[in-house]
Amino acid sequence: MLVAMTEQAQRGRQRRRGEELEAALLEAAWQELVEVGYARLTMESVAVRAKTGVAVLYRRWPNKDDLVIAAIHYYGNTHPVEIPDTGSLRDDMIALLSVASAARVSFVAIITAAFSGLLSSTGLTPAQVREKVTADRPTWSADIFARAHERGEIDLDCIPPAVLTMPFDLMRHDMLMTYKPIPPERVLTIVDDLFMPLVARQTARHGHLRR
Amino acid sequence: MLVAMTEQAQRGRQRRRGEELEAALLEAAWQELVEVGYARLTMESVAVRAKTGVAVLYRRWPNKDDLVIAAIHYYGNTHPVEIPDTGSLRDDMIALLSVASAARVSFVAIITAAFSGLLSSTGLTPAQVREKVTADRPTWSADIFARAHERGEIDLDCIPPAVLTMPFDLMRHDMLMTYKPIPPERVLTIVDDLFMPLVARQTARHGHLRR
DNA sequence: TAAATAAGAGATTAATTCGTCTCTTATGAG
DNA sequence: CTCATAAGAGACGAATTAATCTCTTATTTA
Repeated sequence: MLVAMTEQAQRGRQRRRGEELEAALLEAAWQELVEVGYARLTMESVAVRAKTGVAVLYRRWPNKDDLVIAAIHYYGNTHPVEIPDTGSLRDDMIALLSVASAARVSFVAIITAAFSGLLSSTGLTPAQVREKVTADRPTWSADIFARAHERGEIDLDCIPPAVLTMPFDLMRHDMLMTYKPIPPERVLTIVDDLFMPLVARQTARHGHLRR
Repeated sequence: MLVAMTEQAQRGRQRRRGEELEAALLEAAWQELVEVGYARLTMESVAVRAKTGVAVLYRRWPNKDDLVIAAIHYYGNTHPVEIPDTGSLRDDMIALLSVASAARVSFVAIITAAFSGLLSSTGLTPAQVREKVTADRPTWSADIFARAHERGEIDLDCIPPAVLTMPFDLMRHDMLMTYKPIPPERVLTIVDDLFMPLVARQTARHGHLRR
């Protein structure tokens, strides 16, 4: 079938075809999206980067928006974030924030696209877009917290939900503001100065006390 | 002088001039920015909204980017956020976050602009744009923290800087993700579940301990 | 009142870019 | 080997828009 020849772009071939070509196109679109952003990404810039012509793009996707959406999807499916399991909550969080920050520049790309008018027609907010894209995937942090709970490191019943999402909220914030992965020092600050003090303090008050 | 006539756009006048006109132009640009976003804001759409021609815009700002930056600046200066002084840190924070969230949809507009191409033409990141626009203004929270320190409520020397910026980082994050002001419950969560526990815990460890 | 200034209106130019279309030729299927 | 398919390359039209320029006329100032 198709798969017969796609494994290796063996030399001798001058033209890519099928899945191999499509992957190259989506990869090029993704790179453009990350490097120059949705607004300055053009069909031709993608074609040039993929070393082909715009017609090849239009044969697959009817317009720029669909190409970008496909590229985001492609990246999400081919670059899964693996959840660390170091044995301690602190190290798990440091590892997860680091790897997620490095790998998930995708989030910035999505938001860039969203803000630039990609979804002005749908009327979705970035949060809704994020939900849509990450709907199928399980939450990264859920496993880590569950394990920490089982180890007795934390008591999930006593920790307000906002505490658990805070590190990732801050990560997204920083990435949006700087366009870059979070530096290691910042990860340590988030974990050691903000997160751990809030989850470690199990004694005393029983979470959620409002008023 | 100029001010002599600008107070009231008294009827009889058919053409606006000077400060009155400039304010109308910046107001129009701001409205466009908020309603349709940077990408879909055109010089003509601003001119039409201001009931004038594009030449009037170009007489004042050399290009679209400068107009948008001026509009953001204008909004910031004409809609100042007043810093609350309730007598307690907790209530000050709740009040400040509430009023800032309600008033500062501007931030979203800034980021929208930044993501949609403002930064590609200027080469700035959203954080840098934000710095540029808020450079002259003092930090909202500085006064509040200083007063709380003087009252003995907190010890600024023992609190990591990240703790002090965290509530506002989260506010920005939420506004970016939802396009809306932060709901009151979320403000209470940020203050009571995240911020206060971190600043109140003055005893024990002496902040900043890394490693 | 007379002259300088700039508003209002809009035509125009130049550049960008989306999307379509054509043509040649490498490639895979039978 | 032969043929249908689609890659590669690029020309092209249409639409948008930033930015300039022209001209008339209201308004201010001296």
